Amino acid sequence: MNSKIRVRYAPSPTGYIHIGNLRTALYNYLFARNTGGEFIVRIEDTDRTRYVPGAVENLINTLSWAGLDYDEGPEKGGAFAPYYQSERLSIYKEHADYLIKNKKAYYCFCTPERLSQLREEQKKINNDTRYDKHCLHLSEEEIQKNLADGVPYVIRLNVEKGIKIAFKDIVRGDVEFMSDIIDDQILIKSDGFPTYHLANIIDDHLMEVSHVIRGEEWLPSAPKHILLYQAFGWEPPLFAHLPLLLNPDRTKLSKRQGDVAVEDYKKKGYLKEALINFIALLGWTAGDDKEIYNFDELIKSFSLERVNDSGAVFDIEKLNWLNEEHLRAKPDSEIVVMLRDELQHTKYAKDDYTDEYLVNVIEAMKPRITFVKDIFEKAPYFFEEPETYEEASVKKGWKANSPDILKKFAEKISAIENPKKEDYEKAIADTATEMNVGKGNVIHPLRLATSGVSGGPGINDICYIIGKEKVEERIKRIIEKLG
RNA sequence: GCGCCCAUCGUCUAAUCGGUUAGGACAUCACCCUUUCACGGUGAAGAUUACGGGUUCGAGUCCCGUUGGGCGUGCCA
Repeated sequence: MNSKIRVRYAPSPTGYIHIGNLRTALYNYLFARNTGGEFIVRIEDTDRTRYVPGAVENLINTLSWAGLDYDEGPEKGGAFAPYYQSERLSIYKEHADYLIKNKKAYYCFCTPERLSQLREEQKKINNDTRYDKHCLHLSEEEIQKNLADGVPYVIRLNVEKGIKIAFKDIVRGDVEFMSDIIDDQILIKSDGFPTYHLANIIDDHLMEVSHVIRGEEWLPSAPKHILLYQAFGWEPPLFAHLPLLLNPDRTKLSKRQGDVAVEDYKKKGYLKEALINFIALLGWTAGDDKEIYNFDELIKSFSLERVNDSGAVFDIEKLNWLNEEHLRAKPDSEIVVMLRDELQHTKYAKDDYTDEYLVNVIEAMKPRITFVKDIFEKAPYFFEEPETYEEASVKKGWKANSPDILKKFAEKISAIENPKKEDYEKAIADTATEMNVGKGNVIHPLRLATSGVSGGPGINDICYIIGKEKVEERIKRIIEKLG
């Protein structure tokens, strides 16, 4: 084992980043940063049939959005370049040849047809579908002839039976497999590309990866990898198999039951702070009662030893709560930028608002929203006159004397230049006294007039934010409409 | 089928070397605050620690079994 801690995130460029994949990347990242180790990114693009153009760019963008900067990897390079497996083909070939020479692997000329037929037959017997080592027994002459004739071939690992493969997983403890259940894994495909199994162990070894931190779905192939390390005479890295992220029905998190792409959450308006905080806690805990973490705190407290070993259901409600918490913790200056961006996607895009105005709106709405964009939905009255008045509130709060009360209120504020919040408050109180009614008889109609709804920020805040002219206008308008 | 992994409130989880009224958070409900809605505060409800044995003075914690669930079983990763 290397003394230096080096971990890698090794995604396949098949499209979007799955949220579970982001968590794997995050744990690798946190572990590296916590221990002063190195975090590398390697692109596992050995399946040409699944390659999606633009996927790598998307991947890099998502990592960068999430704040997971890497020390070595695509675009950036590093001492162990290249970091695209498709550019390391000769390395894999060379190593596969070494295994052949040492009888650890062998050529297999079986056609896909024969293989599927074999599998069918085995299935009928006991579902144990394993290659029958047919080509292991080919003579040297036959092999050379096939090779010379250009017969398509793959290279398989020769797995001996009756061997116990044991290793210590950092999150799961001792794990044991018998080699009998392990197939003669294909190492090199007929197109000359390596399979994941071969490429990943060669690269991990060559890139001096010390800890392999990956999803639990890899646990069943771990013994294959150990066998490969042994075949090469290499010491395997340490393994940590992370618990899976689950749907509400406890199956592996999938697209059918909600959003799984990081991109989707970003689009919906989730803050990276909230998403990172949330997935960090899905399968890991520091052991105390702390729930809200910023990035640096996560780095400081993270440890692989405290990773949980059972799957975790992705609970959107808790994510929403964290988003609210992180939003409230965010400086207004940053939220303004986000709000302006969201503004572009609304019908108010062409309107002009000062930063000061938007900050006032944000201050008023911050405790009432989950996403920045909720502001437009929950408080459109900061951007346009109310079109209609909430029926239930009209029934409850709009009385016969409401027009007179609002007129009186309008008179009072018209006399004040640039009224402050306190001025509105006083005007409300004075109006109530003079009209000989409770303050509620002023507040509720006024709220209806200015916002059209019964909920929202304090009435003084609403009036102050939209300004005297708009308050007067809206009073006039509601009297016209409701009489 | 076979192999491996897993099992504490609905959900995420805590509980040194076995000794707690099994703790916290989200969600839910109630009250307080606010003449609104939220935020916030207080509190409630919610877990015979999947089940059954065993070891022990004592088990959520250790052992065995059962059940349930998940993952894997590709010339995918």
